[in-house]
Amino acid sequence: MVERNEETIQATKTSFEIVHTLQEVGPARLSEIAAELELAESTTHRHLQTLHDMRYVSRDGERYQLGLRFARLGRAAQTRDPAYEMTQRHVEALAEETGERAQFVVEDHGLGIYLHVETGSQAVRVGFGVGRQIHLHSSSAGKAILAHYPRERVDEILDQWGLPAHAANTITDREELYEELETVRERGVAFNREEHVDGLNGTAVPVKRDGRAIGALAVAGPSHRLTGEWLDEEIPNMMLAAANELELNATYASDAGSRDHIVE
Amino acid sequence: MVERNEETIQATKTSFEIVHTLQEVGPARLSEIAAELELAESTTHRHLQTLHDMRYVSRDGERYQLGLRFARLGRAAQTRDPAYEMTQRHVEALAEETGERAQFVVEDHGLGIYLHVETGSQAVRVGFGVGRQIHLHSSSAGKAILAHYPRERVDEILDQWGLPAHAANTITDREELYEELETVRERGVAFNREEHVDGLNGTAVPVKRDGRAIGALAVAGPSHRLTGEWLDEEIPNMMLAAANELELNATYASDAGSRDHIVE
DNA sequence: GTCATGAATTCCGTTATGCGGAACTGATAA
DNA sequence: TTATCAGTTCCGCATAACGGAATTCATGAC
Repeated sequence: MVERNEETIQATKTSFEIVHTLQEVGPARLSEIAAELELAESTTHRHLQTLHDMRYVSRDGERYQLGLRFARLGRAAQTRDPAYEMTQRHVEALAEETGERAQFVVEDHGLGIYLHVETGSQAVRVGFGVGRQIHLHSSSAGKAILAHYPRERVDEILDQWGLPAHAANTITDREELYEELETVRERGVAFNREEHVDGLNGTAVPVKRDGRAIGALAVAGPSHRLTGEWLDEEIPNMMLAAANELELNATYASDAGSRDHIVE
Repeated sequence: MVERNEETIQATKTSFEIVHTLQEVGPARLSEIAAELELAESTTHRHLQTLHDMRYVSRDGERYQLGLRFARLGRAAQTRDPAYEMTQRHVEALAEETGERAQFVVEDHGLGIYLHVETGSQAVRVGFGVGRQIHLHSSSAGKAILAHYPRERVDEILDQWGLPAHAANTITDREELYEELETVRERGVAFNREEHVDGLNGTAVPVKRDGRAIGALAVAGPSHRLTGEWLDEEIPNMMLAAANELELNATYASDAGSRDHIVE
């Protein structure tokens, strides 16, 4: 009689949906959030009060917004693997040497997440794009990662997210992608020729540990600038050197770091 | 009969406690988390499943860990006010000029949160300390902020967090702190002489907007190096110049930024 | 091969608890 | 004064979150 469908907790989902709404729209009033999510105001109030009590949400008069406690959580996620931290200086160096945007991307839940982003020019604001999520099939970093995953895992990911077209050249056919990944595996380098955004090219190499890709280093820029030998050879060589150095530090030494009076 | 005590949601609290546990201990098994929080394994399982479904938790075989979705949330929190972003280059410049650790700290829920941290020497790993939470009464940045808050708000914060001693010189007396804040307000500069950690000095200036402190710029370092004119005059002058420049940009222009194919 | 162990997952009855509607409060303005 | 609007509190109900028990699954000992 009673449908025992999903084994998940509704209240938790609702709370995170509220958090997500705050992430999307910025400071908002209770009534706006309730309307947005089609919840009763009393319910919304209870969730916001709970989140506020735990310091995951702040309020300024009538407006609620994300609590800065998420900054800590975000850092913890970003450094959950010591190897993630070691890539930062390589990303900086790549941005410096190429003058283009350099990135370090890892896979989580079948999506690519930008963990480090640096731009060659100083004009662009720092840290912009960190945490951003992209599909793996349409980016050089994503293809570099997928190329070194077992086929079953690749299929799982494609089943989950599909192969939506983002630009004219996006690979939207599964077989075609398999072939592309084969090529990437052979060359050790992935390219993105206007597959993600029209007018934007990119190239990436995997960073491996124990034979498994833990992420990818990538460089992206306007297709008129990223072309020829520069795109095909020179940039990949810089990235390969960086990836190689990272992989040699096989131990990826981790240190706990000192902690003084931290409030939890 | 039925006690209607706290108007908060238990399930949400439990879910966030699990997230917090993962932040603290890193990758963990279900049974470890259940034991740590004294929850039934079936309950823990349901929460983890829910969090995993929403991509806020990842699992690698038998171990659960924070999902990288928190990286995005953390960035969103860190940039919830456009003014927060504009301080980064000043923090970098201060670290460069002083050769010491420079920080930008804001208040949330009565605590100080480090939003930007840069060190003069390149040896130290980047971003370390971002998101960290400290008591306001025992740091130069905290005192710079409190000095420009109305008395009632200061009392609220002290009621909530007390004045715990962290080092030999920590101010633990309310009246004494009031006087100190008065001095800070007059001078426009706050000092921390081994009040937070023995052997560590610091100095800070508030960054104000519409007369209200939105945060503080701070420089900290070993007490033997941070002393005399250097600590009392020169560093504060650099910080004041930076704060002044920030405050002149009263508009704090915000731009939405382009978004390409972002997966939510 | 069987049996023991330990962890994760599923099942299930109970009842606490999360829910929305309604009532109430408080601020602002007409 | 009354009207309006947002936020908060109250309250009864039915659901869904809970923990204990049973089951599955993997691993290792003998």
